[in-house]
Amino acid sequence: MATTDVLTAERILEATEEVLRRHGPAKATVVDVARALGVSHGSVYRHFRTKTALREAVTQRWLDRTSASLSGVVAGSGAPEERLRCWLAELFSAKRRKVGDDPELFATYMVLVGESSAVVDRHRADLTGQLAQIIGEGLDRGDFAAAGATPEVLARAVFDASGRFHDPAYAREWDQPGIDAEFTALVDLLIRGLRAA
Amino acid sequence: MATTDVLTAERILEATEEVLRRHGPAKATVVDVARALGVSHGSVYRHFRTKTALREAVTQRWLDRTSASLSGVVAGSGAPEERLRCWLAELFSAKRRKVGDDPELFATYMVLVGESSAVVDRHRADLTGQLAQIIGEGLDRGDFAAAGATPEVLARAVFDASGRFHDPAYAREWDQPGIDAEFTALVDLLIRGLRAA
DNA sequence: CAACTGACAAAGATTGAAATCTGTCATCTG
DNA sequence: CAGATGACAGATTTCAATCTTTGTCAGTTG
Repeated sequence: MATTDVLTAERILEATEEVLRRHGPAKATVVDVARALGVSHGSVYRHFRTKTALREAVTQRWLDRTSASLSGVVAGSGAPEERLRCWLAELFSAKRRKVGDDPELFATYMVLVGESSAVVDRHRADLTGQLAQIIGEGLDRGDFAAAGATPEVLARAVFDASGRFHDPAYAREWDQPGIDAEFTALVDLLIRGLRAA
Repeated sequence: MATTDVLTAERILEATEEVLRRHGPAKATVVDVARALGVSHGSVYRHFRTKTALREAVTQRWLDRTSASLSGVVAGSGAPEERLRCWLAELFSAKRRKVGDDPELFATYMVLVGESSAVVDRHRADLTGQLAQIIGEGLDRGDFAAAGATPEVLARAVFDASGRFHDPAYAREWDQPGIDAEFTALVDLLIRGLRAA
C-alpha cells in the first residue's frame, strides 16, 4: 500500500498533527513523529530541513484549510454585500468552532501561529485577497463606493476592523454573551461605510 | 516633609513604578519596593493586601493616565466627526509614543495588563464611554445616523474595529511602513459608516 | 544509488536542592 | 493605640547537574 510504505511529506505532516494533538506543542519532538511513522528521525530531516520548517508546514496546512473553506463564499453568486456579510460570519464561526471543538488543539495551533509570522502574513494576504475580490465586485456593480481607495486598501481595513472576531488573540472573548450582537453591530457599521452614498 | 515621612498608597505606587522600571515585572519584589521607600515590607502590606493588588493599582494608574489625556478631546468644541477622528488619532499616537519612548517599560506594562483583566475591562469601559459621548453628540446634531443602534453599541463597534491601532497585542506592527495609511483608511471607513445617509 | 539508519556533538530542557519571596502576626515604638 | 517592625511558615524561584532533543553525517540496506 503506497500510503503506508512510502515516506512522503504529506504523511509526515499527518503524523505531526497527530503527535501535536497528543503531546501538545511543547513536548512534541521530531523523534515522536518519526516513531509514529515507524522510521528514524533522520528520515524526517530528509523532508524538512529543520523542526521549525516542519512546524511551519503544519501551521500552513491548518490555516489553508480555513482559506479554502471561505473561497466558496467568494465564488458564490449572491450580491457582494450579502457575500461580504456571509464571508465575515463564516470566518468568525469557523474560528469559533475550532476553539469550541478542541480548545487544546486550538491552543497548540495558537502557539505555532505565534512562532511563524511569515506563514501568518501569507494567510492574512490570502484572506484579504478574498475580501478584495468581493469588494472589487461591489465597486464594479456600484453597490459600494470606494471614496478614493482601492479594493485592496478597503479589504485590509475591513480585515483589520473585524480582528476581534477572527484573531486568535481574542479567542477567549468568543463565548461571552452578547458577542453576536457586537459582531453584527460591527459588520453593519462596516457595510454602511462601504455602501455607495 | 509630609511627602517623604508619611507612608501613603500614592508614595508606594510611585516607588513600585520605579522598581518596575528598574527590575522589570518578573524581578520586582515587594521587598524591593519597601527598600526603595526605606520601610519594612510589612508596611507595604498595610496599604495593599497582596502583591497582586499592588500590581493592579499600578496598572490602573498607568491606564488612567491615557484615559485622562483623551478626555480633553471629548470635552473639545469641534464637530463630533472631527473630534472622533482626533480621539482615535490621539489614542493611536499616545500608545505608539509609549512603546517608542521606552519599549522595556511598555513590555512591563503589557505583562501587568495581561494579569489583571478586571482592570483592563474597566479601562475599556472608560474609553468606550468617551467614544459614546462623542458619538451621542454626533447623533443629536444629526451628523451621524444610528441605524437602530445606541451610542454605546456604536462606540463599542468603533473601539473594537480600531483595535489594531491601540491594542498592545499589535504593538510590534506600529512602526511598520504604511501603518498610517492603513489607520487613515480604517478611520475613513468607520466615519463613513457612522455618517447620516 | 537513493532512501534510510543510528551514533554523535551541541543546544536546550528538566529536575531537585538551596535560596528567595510572600503574606501573617506577635511585638515594639512614638 | 495607630502605625511600623521583623521573624517566620509556606509558596515560589533560581541554579547547576543531568538528561533529552536537534540536526549532521558516515555508513548500511534493498
